[in-house]
Amino acid sequence: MIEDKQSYLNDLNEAQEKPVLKINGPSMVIAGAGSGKTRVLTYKIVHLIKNGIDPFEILALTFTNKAAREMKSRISSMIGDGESKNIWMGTFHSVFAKILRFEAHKIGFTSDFTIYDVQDSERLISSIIKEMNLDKDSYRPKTIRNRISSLKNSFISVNAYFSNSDLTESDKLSKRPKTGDIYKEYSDRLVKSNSMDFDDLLLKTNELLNNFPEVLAKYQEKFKYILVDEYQDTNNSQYLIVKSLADKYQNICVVGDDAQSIYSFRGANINNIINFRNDYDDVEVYRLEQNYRSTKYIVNAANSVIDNNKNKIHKEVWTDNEFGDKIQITANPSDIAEARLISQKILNLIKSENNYKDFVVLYRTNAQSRVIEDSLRNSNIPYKIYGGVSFYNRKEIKDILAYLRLVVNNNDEESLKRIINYPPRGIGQVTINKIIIGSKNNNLSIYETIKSAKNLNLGLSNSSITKLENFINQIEVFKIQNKKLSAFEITDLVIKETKIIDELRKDESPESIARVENIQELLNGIRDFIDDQKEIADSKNNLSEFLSNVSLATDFDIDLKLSEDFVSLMSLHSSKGLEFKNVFIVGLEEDLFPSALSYNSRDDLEEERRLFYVGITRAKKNLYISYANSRYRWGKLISCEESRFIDEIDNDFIDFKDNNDFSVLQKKSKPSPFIKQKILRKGNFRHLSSVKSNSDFQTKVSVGDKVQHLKFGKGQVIRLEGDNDNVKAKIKFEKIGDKNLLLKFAKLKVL
DNA sequence: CCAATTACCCACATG
DNA sequence: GGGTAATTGG
Ligand SMILES: Nc1ncnc2c1ncn2[C@@H]1O[C@H](COP(=O)(O)OP(=O)(O)OP(=O)(O)O)[C@@H](O)[C@H]1O
Repeated sequence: MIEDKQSYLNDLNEAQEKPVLKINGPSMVIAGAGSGKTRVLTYKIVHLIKNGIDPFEILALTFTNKAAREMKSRISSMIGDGESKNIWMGTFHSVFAKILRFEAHKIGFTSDFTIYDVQDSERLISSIIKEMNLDKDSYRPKTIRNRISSLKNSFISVNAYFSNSDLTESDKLSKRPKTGDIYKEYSDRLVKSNSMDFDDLLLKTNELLNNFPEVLAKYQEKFKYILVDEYQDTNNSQYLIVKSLADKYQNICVVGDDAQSIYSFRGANINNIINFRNDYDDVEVYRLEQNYRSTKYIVNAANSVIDNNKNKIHKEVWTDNEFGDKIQITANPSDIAEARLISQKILNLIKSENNYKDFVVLYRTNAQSRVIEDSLRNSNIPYKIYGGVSFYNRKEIKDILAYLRLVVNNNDEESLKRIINYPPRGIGQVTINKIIIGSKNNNLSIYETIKSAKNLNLGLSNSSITKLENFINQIEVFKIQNKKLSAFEITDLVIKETKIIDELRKDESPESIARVENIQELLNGIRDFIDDQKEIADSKNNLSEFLSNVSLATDFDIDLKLSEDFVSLMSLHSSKGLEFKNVFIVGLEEDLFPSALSYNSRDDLEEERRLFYVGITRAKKNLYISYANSRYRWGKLISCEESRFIDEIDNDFIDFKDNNDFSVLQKKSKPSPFIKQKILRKGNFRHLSSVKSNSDFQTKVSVGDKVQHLKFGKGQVIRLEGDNDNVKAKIKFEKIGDKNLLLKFAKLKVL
């Protein structure tokens, strides 16, 4: 025992060792960037277990599923698989979703409840707004969803909202007096749908713990030791959950860095960490200030930036690592030039000691990824985008998932509406509206209403009723099959029976082909999931479990083959907690980073600065910062100014290069980048995993050629005019007659 | 009811 | 420039 202790404590410095050794009582670790807080948490859990604490009694809450997975596998490499599996570890959302499924019946749900994502919520809110006949300009679904979400994150129920005059008044002032009514209807509809949104996973957990003392007692006993990572980004609901669970034993350890609090937009409250000392008795506070990740130049640059913030806990982050290279800052004529420069840099550096995996490109807004992508693709550099529209949010995937969700939970309103007429079965908006009205009048779920449509006198035609019955029968068959089949088999059956792939194959566009491939990828994902689950003895590898997993998954949770080598692209927010040898931060421009929306308040601007700090401190060796003097926005060229944040980096730590000099550009690369731009912007199928170029299509045809066009079908070329780039062809199509087409745009195949 | 066309948002970040 | 909701003509 003693020898074991020695061996793992050797990996820690003195400051890290102290919080690890503290077993009982409340403690807080304030850790600078790269100072090893993940390491402290990992070793602390190991230390707890080595000291006889049952892994079943440890609850560790992380910020991402990936962080939990990595920590778990690190722990199991230290103490073995058997014990580490029993730790409750995951994000707040995934851990409490599990608990809510156990306790669902207590709060009026079944254990098969569906988890609504942001899109589902927005669609539901949108239909509620329509049903209430509210003005669609003052009641924009997105705005309302955000408002409701932030209410829920502050643990304000519908009733609490109505009895708080500050809240109701402020919504009246912003010309949205019906916000509360929408909130109420939205909540009711979620319950009726046996569904919860992301915020409910926390809100309902609080309700459960508050209203059922025996449940609270049970989980207080269960989780005698609680650890929370990234505590600076917890919101009020999360704070309350931790507080009630830890209240009895007070064995709570929170870890965080106030300088990295960047999620206030989803309710995170930096005061949770700042006031932690006051929440428990005799809080032990530890500080970690030695950075092990980055070079001196990087650490110093980060410090000089964060120095500009007023609201912070004082820290002195330092490192023993080498000075390394100065930070390179580059000014570029355009976003396209900026992107090209990154490709060039990567191609240069990859020759030496780097893999593609050593590079990340970070940006403020997901929309910036497109230009970077185009450039990387053009240089044949493999890349992967994280965030934005994630795999499981793609239309074709959500369509399939909607069928599965409906099979598991008939009351899932949004899934039903999504697929009741996809693929088309002749059930239109009029029919659906009648059903919604019928479901309200009879207080039934939509599915139940359709099921008994014949007897309810909803004013539907006989042919409509037949179509509805066929739909219901199909779902009922799936339900019966689902009892016998695995998640993989039922999905396969759904895809075959609904003929969704046939529907997609109707047109042969690269988009559709990619969609079919994505569906195949989904099936592979389910297979992998089942394989993983097999290891867990009492798991039934059923559909419900898979769906729950999917709802809480992000791009980071999709299994990668270890051999894959690619450059990562992600938002600065997504990069929290990660590290890369070489980091590019792009778009350091006023109004973009810092965002124009942050100028109103010091708090918002300081959060932008923290975001920059997070970005800088992701880098181990090299940091490249760049901006463009012009940029495309909504297809229009706008001019941009250098970001104020660049001035805030101490001059001693930077190397500045101006890439605006046209002669330099020309020397570096021929043909001139300005000619290539046009071509680069074409053929963008961004959201699709497998990107096919336009090269399948012909730009050289001759008079008399028989050709096939994607939309217009077969035809014959009867005349050509114009030169090189702008050849126009007159084509006689069999179906629609003569058409003039520009060859560079037309998707033609010569037959 | 459906497919094609038009209009209108949008891009601040996420589990 | 791109996705989705609304509109229109068949
Ligand atoms: N005592 C140590 N000796 C050597 N390397 C260490 C030590 N502690 C941590 N490291 C290394 O420093 C790096 C940063 O550690 P870690 O990711 O735990 O930091 P962090 O505090 O979570 O960072 P951040 O808050 O910036 O995400 C890792 O590569 C880790 O392996």
